[in-house]
Amino acid sequence: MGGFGQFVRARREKLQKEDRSYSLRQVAGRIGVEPSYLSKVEREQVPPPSEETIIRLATALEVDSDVLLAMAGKVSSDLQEAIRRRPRLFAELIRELKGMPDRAVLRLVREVRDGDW
Amino acid sequence: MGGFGQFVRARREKLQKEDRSYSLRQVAGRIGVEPSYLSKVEREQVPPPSEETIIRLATALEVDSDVLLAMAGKVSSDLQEAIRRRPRLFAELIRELKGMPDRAVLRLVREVRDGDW
DNA sequence: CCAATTGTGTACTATGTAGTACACAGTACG
DNA sequence: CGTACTGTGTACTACATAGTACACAATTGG
Repeated sequence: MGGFGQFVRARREKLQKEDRSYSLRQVAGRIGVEPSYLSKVEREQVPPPSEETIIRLATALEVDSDVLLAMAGKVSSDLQEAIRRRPRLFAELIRELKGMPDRAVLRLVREVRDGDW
Repeated sequence: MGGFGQFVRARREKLQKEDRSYSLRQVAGRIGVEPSYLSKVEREQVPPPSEETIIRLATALEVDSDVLLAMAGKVSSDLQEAIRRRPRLFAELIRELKGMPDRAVLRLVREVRDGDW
């Protein structure tokens, strides 16, 4: 389902069609890992990389890093830290929201962002 | 700062004063770990236990498991899963809230909980 | 054609995680 | 008093994480 590796490969190959510098080797070089490793990651022969590597990969492929982390089964450490600082508050909020539809959460996000509440 | 081990020891010793069954050995027995391990955990000679063990410990010591997990530098996996399912939405919400005072977050929690929004 | 580049296979490694197993010395109390 | 329980020290283990290093065959492009 998740398909972290498949997603990365598809995204990279899409970019590669327009720009030859998106070869596996060159992307690996930019994000600072060995080509053989990125190859295995894309074919899901190994689990997804560390958070840091995923973020560099997201940047290189111009995708949202929170989304890519989620595909890898991870949550950004800065979000985790925010929760850890006020565990009861955030735990209750998130558990309350997790049963609600997207549009309800979105409305809340907007309310908070616009500050008109 | 964190003091996960110190907190656990303090909490256990407090309970132990009123109830001798809160000895390190007996608590270790109840949560299913070796006494020597719990001893090391309390003295912070080893990192905090796994999420599962922390939750059993929280139950045994009657403390909030989200709080105890937070002290261990962790976030409950069910919260993480909720975030992973809608990464953009939750990421934005949490990042927005992390700069706000407790009372603002609390107000939001209440609004959502009471459903009068 | 051949030189460079591409993706991949195999082998190996260092560090972290999450404990167990057991012996030991001190203390408590019936 | 001794026995049963207390906390702790030492040694060891299995598995996961997060990669590196290097050789190889296939493909591509000037």
